[in-house]
Amino acid sequence: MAWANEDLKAHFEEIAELMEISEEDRYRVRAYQRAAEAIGVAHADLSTLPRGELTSVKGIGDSMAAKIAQYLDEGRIDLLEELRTKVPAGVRELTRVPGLGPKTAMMIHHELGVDSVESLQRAIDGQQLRHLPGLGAKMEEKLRGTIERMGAKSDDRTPAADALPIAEELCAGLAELSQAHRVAYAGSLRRMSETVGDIDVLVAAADAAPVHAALRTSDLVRQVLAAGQRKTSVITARGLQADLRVVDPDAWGAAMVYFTGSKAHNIRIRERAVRRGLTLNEYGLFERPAEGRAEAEPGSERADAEPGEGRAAAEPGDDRPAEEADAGAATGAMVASRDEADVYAALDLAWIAPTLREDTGEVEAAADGALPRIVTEADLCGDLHAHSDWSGDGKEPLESLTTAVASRGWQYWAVSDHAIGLPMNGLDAAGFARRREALAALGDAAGVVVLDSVELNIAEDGKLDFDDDILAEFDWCVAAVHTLLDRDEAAQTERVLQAIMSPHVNAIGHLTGRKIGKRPGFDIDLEAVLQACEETGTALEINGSPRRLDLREEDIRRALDAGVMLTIDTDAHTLGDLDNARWGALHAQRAWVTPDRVLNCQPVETVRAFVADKRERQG
DNA sequence: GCCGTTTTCGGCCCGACTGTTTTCAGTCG
Repeated sequence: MAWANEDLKAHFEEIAELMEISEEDRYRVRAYQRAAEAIGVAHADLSTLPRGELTSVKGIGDSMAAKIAQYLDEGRIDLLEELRTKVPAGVRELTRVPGLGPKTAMMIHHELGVDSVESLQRAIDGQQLRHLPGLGAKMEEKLRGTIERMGAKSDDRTPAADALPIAEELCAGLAELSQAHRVAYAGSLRRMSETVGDIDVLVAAADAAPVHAALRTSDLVRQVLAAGQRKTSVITARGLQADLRVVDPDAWGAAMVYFTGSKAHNIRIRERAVRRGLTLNEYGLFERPAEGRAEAEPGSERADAEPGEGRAAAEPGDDRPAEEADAGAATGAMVASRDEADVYAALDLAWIAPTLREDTGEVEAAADGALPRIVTEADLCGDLHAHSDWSGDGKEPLESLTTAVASRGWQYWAVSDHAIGLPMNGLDAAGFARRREALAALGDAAGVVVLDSVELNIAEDGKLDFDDDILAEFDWCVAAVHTLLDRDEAAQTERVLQAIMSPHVNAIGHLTGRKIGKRPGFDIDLEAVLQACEETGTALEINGSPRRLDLREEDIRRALDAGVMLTIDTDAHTLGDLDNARWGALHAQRAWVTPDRVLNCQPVETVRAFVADKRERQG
């Protein structure tokens, strides 16, 4: 049974986009955006949820529930069909061009008949845009450049693994400036999204101008997109956009909250601020002045300050000077700003880890003191999937890996070299026997337990590299699909289920075979896999390689719900790859994983008991 | 269209930058 949420989410997103293009009421548009987000992170498959419980999902009311029900019953949503006939095909595509929003896209279509990026390009070449109201030659040139950049890449998201070194390089350069008190990257990279749209860099400095100037003229920058007093946007030499904000050191905490996001999280906590008679922006948390102009009397009743009144006063029609109307940061007394924790505390919230800031219930949990104690890299006691130079693609000897593991404070690691199923790489049974002798010779000099392990290949028919009698000699077995990734869902599910049934397979490695930004991973019936894992006592791996991060976040949530044990593994092939433990833990945090659900956050005795338990159950 | 540590109705986050304007709309995050 297919998981319906992804399709539903896409449909609600399309409704929201088409409504926005149709200039529907913006709050209605946002309701659909929020519904799409809520569906995307829902733990339950909405197609299996009793219809009456749909509205128990936050952001889903009666109207949304009816549309979900119609989709599940009929495979269509009337509202969406209607919108599709109203909004010309192609206009939605136009709004994908950065800098081109719904209003302009619709106008260009209406005036020039433009209905695709290609026809937009022709209109720009023909200098037709500059004659339209509100547009000019500069806009034409800007759009031309944007379309060129779009054409170079099929996807405008960059794997975080590629963005991080660029962000660190930018930060290191800015940190050298004498004016820079603090430098950090924020945004989706700090939240550890698996892909990022841009890099957000925050600098604390009393004098912003030299910092902005330094970025504009940096060797790392190819093109300056926007240059203001507070904000600079550039395209880096490696093609990724970076945004720089410079703030006063006293505003560091509020700025980090604002710049880390997510947008949905920011909106949630800003709404919370408004309900408390406060206003939150990147400069701090402030008291909201009554009547939108006079300063609040200290200790005055906040209840009589109408929420939104200050904002309404700045709408068109307001006759006050602009600088007074939009100087929100200067109107009320400062409540908090210096550190992130101060800002959250002033909103009666515990500090929320960046990886949780997606408006998926973390604000409510922080208010209730119910935030989970999420797993960190420091909780890991060992690694249950790493390669030595005994098999073809591992680069490092057992000795140096063991020393490195010891220096990280880990108690154990599983040397999981490939076997004969991968002929280019793997060891045969005799090879593993020789490796076993080497392991014995290694002893426990470093105080680390080295588990005798193998990464088995799951063949097309679900068979493993060795028979049970050979498998029984290993301390720990990871099994994974490495070949024939193009098989259909039924076939992939069946072969993985076969592997799970083996009494000697203790974990399934990188379940879907995805490579972020390169290949999506094959389809598999996750429900069936989870059920089999739970019944047999088999763990699922969270592969910490930043190229993989496989399981996906939503799959981890479902594994937690199904009661399946997880591992967080480095899949290291080099010493440096051991740092993947950090990526794996941060990725797991996004799914709210706690240490008790991660096998390698437990002592080695627990790992051995996990192995023994399965052999007893399945043997 | 959703929702309530004020509310079942009346609200709904906030600011920066650009290009085209002479006071602002559109877009973005």
